[in-house]
Amino acid sequence: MNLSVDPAWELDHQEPIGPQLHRILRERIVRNDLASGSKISEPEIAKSYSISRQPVREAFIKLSEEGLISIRPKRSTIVRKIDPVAVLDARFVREAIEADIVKLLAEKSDPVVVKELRAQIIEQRLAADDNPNRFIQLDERFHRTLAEAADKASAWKFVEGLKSQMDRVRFLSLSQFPALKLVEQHSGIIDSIEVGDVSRTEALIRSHLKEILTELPEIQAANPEFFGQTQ
Amino acid sequence: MNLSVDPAWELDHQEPIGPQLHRILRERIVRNDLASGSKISEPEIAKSYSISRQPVREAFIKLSEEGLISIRPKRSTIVRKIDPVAVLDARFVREAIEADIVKLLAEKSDPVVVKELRAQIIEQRLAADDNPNRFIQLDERFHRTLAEAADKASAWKFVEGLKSQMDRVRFLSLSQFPALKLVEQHSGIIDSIEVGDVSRTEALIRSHLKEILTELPEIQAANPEFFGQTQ
DNA sequence: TGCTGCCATCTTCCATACAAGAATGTTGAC
DNA sequence: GTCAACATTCTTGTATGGAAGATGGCAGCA
Repeated sequence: MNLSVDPAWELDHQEPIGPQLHRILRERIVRNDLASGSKISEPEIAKSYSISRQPVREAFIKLSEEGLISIRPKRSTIVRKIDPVAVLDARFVREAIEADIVKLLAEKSDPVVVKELRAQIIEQRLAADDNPNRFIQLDERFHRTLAEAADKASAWKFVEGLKSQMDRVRFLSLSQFPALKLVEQHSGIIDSIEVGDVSRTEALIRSHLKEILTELPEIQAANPEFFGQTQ
Repeated sequence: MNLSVDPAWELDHQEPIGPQLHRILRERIVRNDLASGSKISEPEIAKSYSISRQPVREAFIKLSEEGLISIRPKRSTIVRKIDPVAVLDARFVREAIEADIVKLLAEKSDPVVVKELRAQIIEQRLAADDNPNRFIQLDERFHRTLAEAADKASAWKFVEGLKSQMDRVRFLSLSQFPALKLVEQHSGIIDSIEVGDVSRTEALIRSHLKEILTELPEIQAANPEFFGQTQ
């Protein structure tokens, strides 16, 4: 099984550092490379990347707004433990947004879109068996494609911030990842879009995005040390 | 008619300055006090508030993520003109979120919540006639109360960011504000929640949040100088 | 042994200085 | 008069220094 990551975890000093660092640190937190509950500090991160504290601070602020870290002024900054309530709240908003997105797609079914999505399904099947990291990439791409096809790329920006909370949970149980089941659900959504069944499409995506509701308690029970209460 | 504002547009130096300034500048942009399309700069704002560039920069970054300003590195920062597409996209996401919120409320109708909302309606009626600024405050409070009553205060944080795009439009036509119509719609939503009619409640809030669709073209036609294309 | 008060250290937040690119105005040549 | 090249100025991005508060360890005392 391939569990390797293919991070662009290096900084490109030609590009603005703050946003890059934000993306990198978010990825490290989601993948539990920065341990849940651990303490981090501006000078420490700055030193490790050989940059100043300034862009680190900007990245911290963004991570804080995403709910991934908790900045306690004059005290310290810690990687927040996964808060089940926050995960469920993020999931709730995500479901609302994506439900309306696929409704748009089903209302005016586009063969070109359907074809593109079907092509992605093939790739997903290939990765589902033995490459969960790859599958998670493809999963993100699939959902982003849905948004872009509905001409709602801007809405995806919001979902992206919400997803990080859910992804943290997913990365705790990569090996038991129910990728095949998710692929079949994706496929069903495409079928439903193709025939233009709006209410069925909505029901399917809502059900799809509720999968984590059953996984969450199990994953939390198996990894209690990464979870915590609202801080 | 009372068009005055009651801003807390002063800085409290005991509290963190960056977030305060973010809120203040957002308010000034939404109310068109910082003119659509005008150029602003970090040192200029810093000087006017007698603070350093640092917290100004942090506020700018947040405003940029909300789509209210456009930071062009090494060039300048401008207050974005109102982009109708961005307004409609924000509206779309907001409708999706709030629709699911009121569905929760209708599913388990709570007399205490209904009573609180009804009390707010009375205040709204009082303000509707002659105090649009006050009404806008009450409108925000009403929608926030819906979210909090559904135990989805976290979702409101997202709506708050989306609302600013829509509010910019509203503040361009304060005098023609259809406050009374909106109050009646609010009232209808409460009635529907009270009797637990989920699908009707959803339909009503979606219709309510579509009001701006008819207003937008008129307001844009009347104030073309404040509008622009996607930048 | 246990508790209290002080001090060194560490943290974020704010201020200031420096760097580099872009825009603008001026100056010179043609 | 027109155009081009240069220098000045203005902008944001980054680095660094200082301030205030919170924490934790240690010494001193009962």
